[in-house]
Amino acid sequence: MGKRPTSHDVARHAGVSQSTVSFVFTGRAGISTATREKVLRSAEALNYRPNLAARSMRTQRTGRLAIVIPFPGLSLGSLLEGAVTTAREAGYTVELVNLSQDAEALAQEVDAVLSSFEYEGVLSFSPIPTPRSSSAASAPAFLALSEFDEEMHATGAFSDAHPLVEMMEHLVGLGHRRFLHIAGPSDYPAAVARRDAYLATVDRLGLESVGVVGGNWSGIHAGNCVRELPDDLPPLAIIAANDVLAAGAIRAAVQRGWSVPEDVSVTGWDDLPLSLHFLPSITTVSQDRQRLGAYAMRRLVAAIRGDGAPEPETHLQQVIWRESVAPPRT
Amino acid sequence: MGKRPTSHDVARHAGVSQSTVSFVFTGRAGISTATREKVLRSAEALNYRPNLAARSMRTQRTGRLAIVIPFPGLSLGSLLEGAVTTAREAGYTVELVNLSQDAEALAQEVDAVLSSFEYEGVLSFSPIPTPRSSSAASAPAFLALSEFDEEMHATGAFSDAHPLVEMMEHLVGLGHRRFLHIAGPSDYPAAVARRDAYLATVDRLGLESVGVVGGNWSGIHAGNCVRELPDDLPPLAIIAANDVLAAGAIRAAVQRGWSVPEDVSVTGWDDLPLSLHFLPSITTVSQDRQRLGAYAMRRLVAAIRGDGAPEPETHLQQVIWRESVAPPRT
DNA sequence: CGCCGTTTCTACTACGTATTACTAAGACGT
DNA sequence: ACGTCTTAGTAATACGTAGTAGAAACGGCG
Repeated sequence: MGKRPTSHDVARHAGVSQSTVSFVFTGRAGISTATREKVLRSAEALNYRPNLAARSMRTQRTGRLAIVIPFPGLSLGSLLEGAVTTAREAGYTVELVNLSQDAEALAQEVDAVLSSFEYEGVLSFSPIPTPRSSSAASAPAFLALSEFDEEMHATGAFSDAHPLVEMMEHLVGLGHRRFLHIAGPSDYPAAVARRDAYLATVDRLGLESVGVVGGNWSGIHAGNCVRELPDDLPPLAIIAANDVLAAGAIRAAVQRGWSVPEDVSVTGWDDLPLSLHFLPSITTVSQDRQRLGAYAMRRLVAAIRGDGAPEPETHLQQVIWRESVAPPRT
Repeated sequence: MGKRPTSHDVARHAGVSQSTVSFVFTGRAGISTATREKVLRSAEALNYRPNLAARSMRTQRTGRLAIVIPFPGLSLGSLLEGAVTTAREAGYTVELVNLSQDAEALAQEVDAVLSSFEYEGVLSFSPIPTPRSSSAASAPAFLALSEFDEEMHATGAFSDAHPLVEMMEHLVGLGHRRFLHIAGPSDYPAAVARRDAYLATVDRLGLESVGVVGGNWSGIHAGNCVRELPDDLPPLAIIAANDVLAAGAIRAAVQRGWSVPEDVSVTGWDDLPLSLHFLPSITTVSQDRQRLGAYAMRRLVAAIRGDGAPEPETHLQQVIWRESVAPPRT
C-alpha cells in the first residue's frame, strides 16, 4: 500500500507479463485491444505511473532539458533565481511545470504533478487551490505561496503589508487626511493583506476613506475607477495595490486635470522597471524577490526533510520614496 | 570513447572495485586517503559523473523539485511558458539552472551543465559565450538565443528589427527628418540588429541622424544622453532600443522643457506593463514571447532529433502605435 | 604463534524498465 | 493433413548505482 506500484504489480493484477505492460505503455504494436484495455484498467486501479528514472536508465535517454538563466534574469522575477539557487545548494534540481489557467483543469494538473511520483516537493508562487487529499501514499511536500503568504502575514514578516502602513503614516505626516485604496483581486492573499492593512490603518488613525475600488490587476480598470470620482475630491492620497494600478490611476488623474502629486499623491507596489522613469516617478515598495524565492525554497526543503520551519526572513520589503508623493496642496 | 563512463570504468582504471568508487562518491567512511585520491584521479581522467537516473533508481529518491507556474505567469516572460509547453508536448521535462554573472565562472558553469550528461539539450535565452569544444562524446544540443537571434536576423524573421524600419518609415511619413537612436549593449544581438537597421534606414531614406547613443539597458543613462543634446534640436524622433530606454528619454526630454510628442517623438520596444499607462503612452513593439519561446524549444528539440530546422515563425512582433509619436510641431 | 578487533576493500544484489529473442497459437494455401 | 506465415504474448536480460554482507590485511596482545 505504501509502496509505489511497478509494472510488475500491474502485470500481476492484470494477469499478464511485465513485458506486456511495458508494451502497452510504450505503444508498441502487437497487443490486442482486449489485453491493452485490461492492462490500462489495472494500471488505473493501482495508480501506476512508469518510473522515469528506471526508464531513462534503460533507454539511455534522460528526456530532460534545461533552460539556463543568467543571474540578472529576464525580469523573471529574481524569485526563481533565489529558489533555484537554494534548491541546488540543498542538492535538488528544479523543474518547471506550467499549468493552464482554467480553474478546473488547473486543479487536475496540480493533482497529476503531485501524484506523479516524480517530485519530492512542489512549490507554487501563486495562489493555487489546495490539492485534493493527495493519495496518502508518500505524497510530496507541497507549498503554495498562498498558504505561505498567509502564514507570513500571521507571523508579521512578509505580505503583512507593513510597508503600506508605513506609507500611510508618512502621508498623514505630510498632511493627508483623505485616502482611496485601489485593491487587487481578492484571491491573491497579498492583495487581501494590503486591503486589510489599509482599512485597519484608516480606522486606527481616524482617516477619511473615499472607498476601496479595483478588484483586479488591470491598470485600465484602475484608471476608470479614478475617472468616476467626484470632481471636488482632491486633495487625495491613493494607495494602489501595485505599480500597474498606480500608473493607471496617475494617468487618469492627470487626464482629468488633477496634478500629481500636488492634488493627488499616489503609491504603488513592486518597483517595476518603468516606475522609476514615470512622470512623476512612482513611490513604491521594492521587494527582495531573490531572498523571498530562496526563503520559500528553504521552507519546502525543510518540509521534505521533516525539519522545522526555518527562521522567517525580515526586511524583504522596503519603501522607495519618489515624486508621486507630496504634501497636499493647501 | 563515445560512451559515457560508469563507475565500473573508473574502478577498472583505478584498479579497485566498483563499490569502492561508489563509496568515494557518496563520501562513506572507511576509505583510505590514498585510495580515495586514486579514484578521484581516475574519475577526473575519464570525465566520470555519477548517473543520476541510476542513482535515483537505487536510492528511491528523485532529488527533483518542481516549480509550477500558472499560465498568466508572474511576468516571467511568457517565454518560459511557451518553451515549457512545447518541450512537454515533445516528451521532455524542463529544468531550471541558473548561472553566475561573472563571465569566467559563467563559462565554466555552462560547460559543467553541458558535460554533466544530465541533459539532452540546453537552451539559453540570453547571449552566452559559445561553450568550449564540448568534449566530442555525445554532447547535448545547445541553442543560445544569441545564435538564434542572429540566424533569425539572417532569415529575416525575428530580430531582423523590421518593426523598427516600419516605425521609422511611419515617422518620416508624418514629416520627421531628424532622428536619434538610443542603442542597447553591443553584446546583445537584438540590440545590434536594431542599431544596424536604424543606420541602414537613415542611409536608405537620406535622413539626418543626430547619432547613436546609449550602449546599455539603463534608462538613467538614456536620460543623460538626452540631457546632453543641444537645445535647438527639436523637432526630433528618438528610436530607443527598448521601453526602459524610451521611458528614460521621455522623462529627460520633458524635464528639459521639450514636450512629447509635439517636440520629440519617441519609440521603444517590448511593450512593458507600464508602457501603456505612461504619460505619454509609449509607442512600442510587442513580441509574442510565448510563441517565441515555443519556437526556440521546437528548434532545440529538432536539433536533438537531427531533424531539420522547423519553419521560422513570422509575425512574432507587432508595432503598437501610442501617444509618444506624432507629427513634428511646425 | 594464535586470537581478536579494526580498518579497508570486494563480491553480489536489487532497484523498474525497455527490448531482444523466443514460443504458442491461429490463419491459410496446397 | 502439413508446412508456412502472421499475430500475440512471454522469458530473460542489461542499464549503473548504492549498499549489505563478508573477506582480507594488519596490528596488538597475551
